[in-house]
Amino acid sequence: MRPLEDLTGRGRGKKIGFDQLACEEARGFCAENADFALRLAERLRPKLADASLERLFDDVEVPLARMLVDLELAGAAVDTSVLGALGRDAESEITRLEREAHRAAGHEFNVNSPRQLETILFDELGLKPLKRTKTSRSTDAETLEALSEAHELPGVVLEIRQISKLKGTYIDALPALVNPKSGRVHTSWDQTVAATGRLSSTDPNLQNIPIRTALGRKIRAAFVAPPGSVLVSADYSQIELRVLAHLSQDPVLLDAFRTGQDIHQRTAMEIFELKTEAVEREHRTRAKAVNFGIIYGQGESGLAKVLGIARAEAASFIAAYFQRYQGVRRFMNETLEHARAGESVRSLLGRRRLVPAIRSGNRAERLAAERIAMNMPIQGSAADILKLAMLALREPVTPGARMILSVHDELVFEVPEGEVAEAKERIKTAMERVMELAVPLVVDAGSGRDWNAAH
DNA sequence: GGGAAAGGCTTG
DNA sequence: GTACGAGCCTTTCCCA
Repeated sequence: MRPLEDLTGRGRGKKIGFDQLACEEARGFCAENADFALRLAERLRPKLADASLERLFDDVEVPLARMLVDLELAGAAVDTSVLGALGRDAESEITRLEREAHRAAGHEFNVNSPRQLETILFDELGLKPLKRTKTSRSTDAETLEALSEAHELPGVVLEIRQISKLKGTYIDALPALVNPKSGRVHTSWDQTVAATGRLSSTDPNLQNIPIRTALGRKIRAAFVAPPGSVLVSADYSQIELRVLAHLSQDPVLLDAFRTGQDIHQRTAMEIFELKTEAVEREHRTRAKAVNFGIIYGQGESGLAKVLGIARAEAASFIAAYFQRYQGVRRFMNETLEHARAGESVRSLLGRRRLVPAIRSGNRAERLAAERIAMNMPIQGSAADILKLAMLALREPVTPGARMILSVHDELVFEVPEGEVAEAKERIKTAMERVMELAVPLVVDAGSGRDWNAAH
């Protein structure tokens, strides 16, 4: 099929809208798409049936596709004056920091160029490279962090990178994507790219709007509610670990969620053998990393790297975890055996992922496949749940409310000011009841004039 | 000048 | 050589 970009062009400034095409061109493109879709449907429908995927397709994905059209048309309101002010501040801050960087380096250079930075750090200043990329010595954030002990430059570059990343990707880019007629950004949702069943979002990607840093939160605050409305954000609490509790039926995990415990605190108690009051922040931080690692199919080296500890120490954490969470160990082993037998792994709604590399003779490839196999049922089932929640909330929860965004474990709505309390309650209840697991699903809902305030 | 690769960084 | 799933930015390199 002809890519749409062949007709519309691509890239900033040159791309035209579909509505700008000559009618004959648009007609040809649409006809070709419809023809291919029909012919594919005839061939693929029997395969769906063979794989027991017809219910997932007919009852979830197709209705969701119609709903995503509504989301795309609705769009999200962006206050470009907020971004304009942030852009001017960021501009002058970058200019100031660049002068700093040039002075620290001893001459001018392009701070955005990893190549040039590599030469300056490792050849001119004589700093020690920490790791390699495919073709060079790495200058990534982790490296610069470590090098900042030894020299002034790496820290300055880190600051510049942080600001210019946010400026380039969000502050400068978003206003250009605002539709002049609606005054809003209209992302494209894709149901067919993420292998686990998650949605993805492009042009702009609204699933990676910053939140971590102060500047990031200011950018997020540029996503606003229209006058008279507020944004309501509702997100699942620890959905992936709850899914794991359900899939594995692990008694400790089940107990933790049934009794409403802080899951990272509980894991800290289990693997470090501590009483509640003995758990310190550092214990919890490490336990949290272990919990994330479990979801990702962690290895010893991966955990050691994240926590900055010796491999042997990480190994003992993992051993302690599986000692305490034997149901999780059993579930992971069964999932691996299943995949090794040549079967696909599946989410709760039956979505499948094949992992043929699990029988690879290449160790790295095989281990990567094992991580994929262990993670897919967890991430995939969480994606199933969010999709069911979207469908459950297809009709407005209050007369003037409408859904505008979906971000993996979070749904965002525009709600008229007078309907907020009722909308929050209905959204929360609907999301929590969408599927009955062995542990409760818990949803936190917030509201505010902008996305940062609501989250 | 365009496209792809590389390096890097944002998010859940 | 190392954690799962994504998308987008700038620079660099190569080719027509």
